[in-house]
Amino acid sequence: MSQVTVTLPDGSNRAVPAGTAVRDIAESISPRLAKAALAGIVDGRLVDLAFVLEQDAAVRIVTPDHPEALKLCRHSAAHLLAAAVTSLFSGVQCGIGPPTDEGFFYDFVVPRPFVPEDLDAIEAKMRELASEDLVYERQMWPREEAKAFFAGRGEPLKVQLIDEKTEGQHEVSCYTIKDKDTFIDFCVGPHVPTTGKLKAFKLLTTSNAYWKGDARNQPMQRVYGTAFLSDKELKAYLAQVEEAKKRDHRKLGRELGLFTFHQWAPGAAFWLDNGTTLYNTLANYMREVLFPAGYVEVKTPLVFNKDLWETSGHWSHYRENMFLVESTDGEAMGMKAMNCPGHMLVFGSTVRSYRDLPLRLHEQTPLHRNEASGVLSGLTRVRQFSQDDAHCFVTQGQIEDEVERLLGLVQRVYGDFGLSYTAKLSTRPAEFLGDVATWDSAEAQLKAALQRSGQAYTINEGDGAFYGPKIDFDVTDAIGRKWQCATIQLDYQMPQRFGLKYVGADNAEHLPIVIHRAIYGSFERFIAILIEHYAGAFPLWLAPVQVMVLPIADRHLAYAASVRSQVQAASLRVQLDERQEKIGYKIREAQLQKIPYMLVVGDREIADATVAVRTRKGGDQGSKPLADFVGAARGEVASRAVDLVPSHENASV
RNA sequence: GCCGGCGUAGCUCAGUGGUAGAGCAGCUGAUUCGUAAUCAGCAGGUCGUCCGUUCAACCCGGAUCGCCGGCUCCA
Repeated sequence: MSQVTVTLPDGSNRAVPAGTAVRDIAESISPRLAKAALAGIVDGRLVDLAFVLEQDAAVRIVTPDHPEALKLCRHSAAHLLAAAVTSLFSGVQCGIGPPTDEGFFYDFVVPRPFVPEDLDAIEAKMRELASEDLVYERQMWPREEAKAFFAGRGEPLKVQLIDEKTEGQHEVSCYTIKDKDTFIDFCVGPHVPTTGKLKAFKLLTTSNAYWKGDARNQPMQRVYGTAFLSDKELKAYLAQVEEAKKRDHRKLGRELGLFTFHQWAPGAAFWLDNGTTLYNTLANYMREVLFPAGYVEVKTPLVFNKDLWETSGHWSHYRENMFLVESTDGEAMGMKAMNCPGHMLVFGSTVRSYRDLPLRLHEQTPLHRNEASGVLSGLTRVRQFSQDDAHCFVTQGQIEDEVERLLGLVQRVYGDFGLSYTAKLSTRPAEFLGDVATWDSAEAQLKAALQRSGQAYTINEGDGAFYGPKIDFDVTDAIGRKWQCATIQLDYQMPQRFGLKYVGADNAEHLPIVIHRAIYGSFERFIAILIEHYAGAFPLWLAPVQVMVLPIADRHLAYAASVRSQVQAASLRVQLDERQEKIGYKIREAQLQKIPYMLVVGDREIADATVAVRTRKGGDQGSKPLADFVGAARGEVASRAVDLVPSHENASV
């Protein structure tokens, strides 16, 4: 029998007979390794433990601590799910069942939609199959035979998949889970060796999906689940989900009196007093950032004649997302869904010189988008919102500098909120307007700006808008979730559509380029992110109520009122709790409202002209002169100190 | 928009084919208190809305609105 040489990760070689399985290599290294083994990597390719070595190869054994292991186990869990579903229900067709970032799902065509009780039954069946430690076996089927098999079993979707994915192949790869009813699925694998390796999994939810994600196709039922390599990790994940629930901005928004919704204004928030304070604080902060950076603020109309939207191109491409209204003359009007067309008119309202550029127009007025009812969700997806929008009109040669300035702004703003972020550059898509040379130049300038500012970025090839390349930013919140917020988009088309021009140094007319840019994205969505990021415990500079004065008894009211006035005079947002309640009760309420500072005042404080400072985070800090407190608090506001609630702490109480 | 689930007091939730409850919040009174809930009393809902079945509907059926989870889309 011929021998093959196996090279292990430590560089050592060993000769084994050709036909040796990866599993046997693991066994020969150590029984413990064999027991932990989930798969192998042969010459860089992930394979089953049953994979047979026919030639010299570099072999690595994949154990649970390998980066590929998680995906592998989730993929196998998806198969286990499909096996359970086909065993429990008749007339089921399987679609696809991939691993995802958070777990896995599998789509099925079923006679009736799943209900929550079905999930329990399916999960129980999965546990049963897992406990039987059934083998995942890879089988190579002749292609036509496989197609005939799936066709005969009433699974046309699988036949379609085989047709699309294995054109020109003679054999296709299938996996079985041999139960009393053998489950067979078309799949390239690899998989864990047996179902017994899957211990830490949980089904989460069912939902509707469509074959290939296209609503014109057959509706299917999707079952979501998650799986981990250890119970500990699964528990940690579920705890993380719980933590996210506690931080849910919809819940905190109500509890903290920030905003509310009413069914008569779906997708439009009512900002309550506390929320309005927060909103305004963010709006003014943005002005504070943008004005020194050379921006001017404008306000443009909310309703425009259809001609505006026809000129911008939105009438033909975006009309179904706009709220349309009619004037008394029967004139068709549309509520603005974005500011750019209005800003084009501002630019064109007077003669512009190259000396005026860059011209940076900032606007915070509300926008309306008639979003599909099913997509509305809290503050993250609404029909009325405002952006921290701006359009920078620049010359072709100013792009790089302007983008570099923008990158600096993004860094500064996210830094002030304690948010980390990543950037991605999206380049020319397959369908684009304009000429390639202009695109290349624009992309080169964006890259140069990114490099000059030291901003790390990834490239999304071909993901740019049809009118220009862009840089998008994802922020990561305190519990690790990513949100797309800021964007910087180059646009050559809009200025052209509006016939914009500026007079150059050469006394000739030139076309300006516009940079659409936003840092928050929208106030609504950004506030939602901040609420969840801070778990409702806003840093002092953002807290709607910064200080609560708590008198111990009625006789302390006058002193408390004087404390309040002095704190108020220092431009801090302060309230006085003058209810006839015990101090513990008032403290509890202020604590639940996540108010950063409580000032307790009683006989001792009156005698010493002090306040007893209590922080929401650290409890009683002892007494100090009011002026000392005010000075420190003002300093904390000015520095915009960030005070994050760690994700492992109970965020709600 | 599509699929599924849900809609009972301000909030969190019980509940039954014979016109509804609890806790918290609210109000009133008493209590004047030192760092996360003082006590007592009172009040509060045409059970999302409309239509139907029924002697009788919060409960059954249909429609509609909204919310939630997904799909698609997106700031």
